[in-house]
Amino acid sequence: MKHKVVIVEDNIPLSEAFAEVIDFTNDFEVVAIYDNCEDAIKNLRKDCAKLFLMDIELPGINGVEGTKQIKKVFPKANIIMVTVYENSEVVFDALCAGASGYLTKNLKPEELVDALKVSISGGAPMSIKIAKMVVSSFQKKPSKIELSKREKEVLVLLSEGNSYDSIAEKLFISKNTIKFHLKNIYIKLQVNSNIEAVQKANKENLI
Amino acid sequence: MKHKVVIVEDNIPLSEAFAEVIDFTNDFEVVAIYDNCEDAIKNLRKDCAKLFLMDIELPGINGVEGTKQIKKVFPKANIIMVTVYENSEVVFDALCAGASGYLTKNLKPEELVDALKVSISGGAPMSIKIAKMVVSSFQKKPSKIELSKREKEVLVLLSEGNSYDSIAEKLFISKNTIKFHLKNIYIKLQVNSNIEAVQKANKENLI
DNA sequence: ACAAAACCTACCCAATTGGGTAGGTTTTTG
DNA sequence: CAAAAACCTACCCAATTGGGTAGGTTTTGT
Repeated sequence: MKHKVVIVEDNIPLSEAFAEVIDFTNDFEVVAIYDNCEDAIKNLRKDCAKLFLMDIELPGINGVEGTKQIKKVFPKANIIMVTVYENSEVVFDALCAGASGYLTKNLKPEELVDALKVSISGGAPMSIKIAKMVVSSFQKKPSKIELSKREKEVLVLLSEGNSYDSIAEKLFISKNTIKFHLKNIYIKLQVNSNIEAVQKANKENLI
Repeated sequence: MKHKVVIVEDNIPLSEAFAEVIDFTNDFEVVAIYDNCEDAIKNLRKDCAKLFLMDIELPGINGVEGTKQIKKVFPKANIIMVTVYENSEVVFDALCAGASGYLTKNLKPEELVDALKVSISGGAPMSIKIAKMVVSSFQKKPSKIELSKREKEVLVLLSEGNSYDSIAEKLFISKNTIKFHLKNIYIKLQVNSNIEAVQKANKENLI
C-alpha cells in the first residue's frame, strides 16, 4: 500500500513535475493535485492523505493558514512546506502552524522523495538553511544589561506573580528593600512598570 | 587545507573511531582529542579548530557548559553534540548553549562526515529524531481558555507596558472599562494580578 | 424575536505600586 | 586601605491597581 500524497501548488508545471517524481516511487502516490487550499480542504476526507506538499504563496487561503486548518481536521497530517520563501518570519509561522517540514523549491527529485520518507517515519525534513535558522533561533544572545543577583531574584519572584509583600517574605527582607531593588531594576532596564520589567527581562534572557 | 576538528569525548575507543573516520577524509583532520572539556578549553587557541565534536556526559565540566565557554572565546566555532541523550531538556539546553548540531552516538561513519560537511557550510546537522523535536517545539498547542477579542486587545496592550489610562486612550474607551475587562481576564486566566495575567497569556499563547 | 454573550460606563474603597529622599552595612576590587 | 558596588531599611506622598456593585448598549446565535 503506497502512502497517499496531496499536492497543493498553483504552479501547475511544478506540481506535475513533483507528481511525476512521486508516482515513480514504490512507496508514494499522488492522489490529488490542487492549485488552492480551499479545494484541498474540501476534499480532505475523500483524499485521506497522510502527506501534503504545500506551497505558501497561494491564491485565497495561503499555505500557512491552510496548514492550520488541515491540522485542525487531521492533527496527524504531515504537511511539508515547499516554497521559495526563506525569510525567518514565514518559516517560523509555517512551523508554528503545524508544518512538519520545510523545503525550498530548488530541490532535487531525490531530495523530494527523501523528504517524504523522512516525514512518514516521523521526522522533520528541512533544507540546510532552514535547519540552521531553526537551530539559531534557540541561541539566545546574552544581554548586555547586568542585574545583580538580588535583583534577579526579585525579578524572578515578581514574574511569578508575587506581590512586593510576598517577595519580601520569601527573601526575608523588607518590602521597602524590594521597592528599592525594583527601582534600580527599572532604571537598568529602562522601563517604568513591573510588567514592562518582566517582559523586557524575558526578552533579554535575564531571568 | 583540511578543516581542523577537535574531539571531546571520554569514551576513548569511540573518540579514536571518530578520529579514524575523520582523518580518512580529504577535507577534515583531527588536531586533538580530549577526554574532558577543561583540556579542550585550555588548548583552544593552540588547536585553533573550527569544528568540535562534543560529548555531553563528561567528567568535570559537562558538554553543555563547555560549549558555552568555547563559544564565548570562539563565537564562530561549530560545535556538534554527539551523545546518547535524546531527551528534550538536554537537547534544547545544548542548542541554547550554542551547539550548531546534535547527533546521537549510533551514527554511521558517513553520517559523521556528512555532519561535518553540513556544519562547515553553515548548516545544522541533526539526527532525524532531534530535528523532529526541534520542529515540534514550535508547534504551540492552542489554549482551551477563550478570551474575547476586546480582552485580547487589552491584554496585548497591557503586556506592552501600558497603564490602564494609556490602554483606555488607545482603545478609545474609558479606564473603567479596561478595569472591567481585566477583571474578567483575571477570572478566565485564574490569576489575580496583571503580571500573572501577562505571563499566563504568554504561556498559553493567547496573545 | 429573544436570549445570551460581549461590550461598555460609572462609582466606591482598600490595597498596592511608583518615585523620591536619606541613611546604614557588607562585599568586592583597585 | 580606600573607594566602589551591592545590599539593606525606613519614611513620605501621589498614582495606579484590584475588587466590588449596578446598570446600560451592541452583537451573536437560535
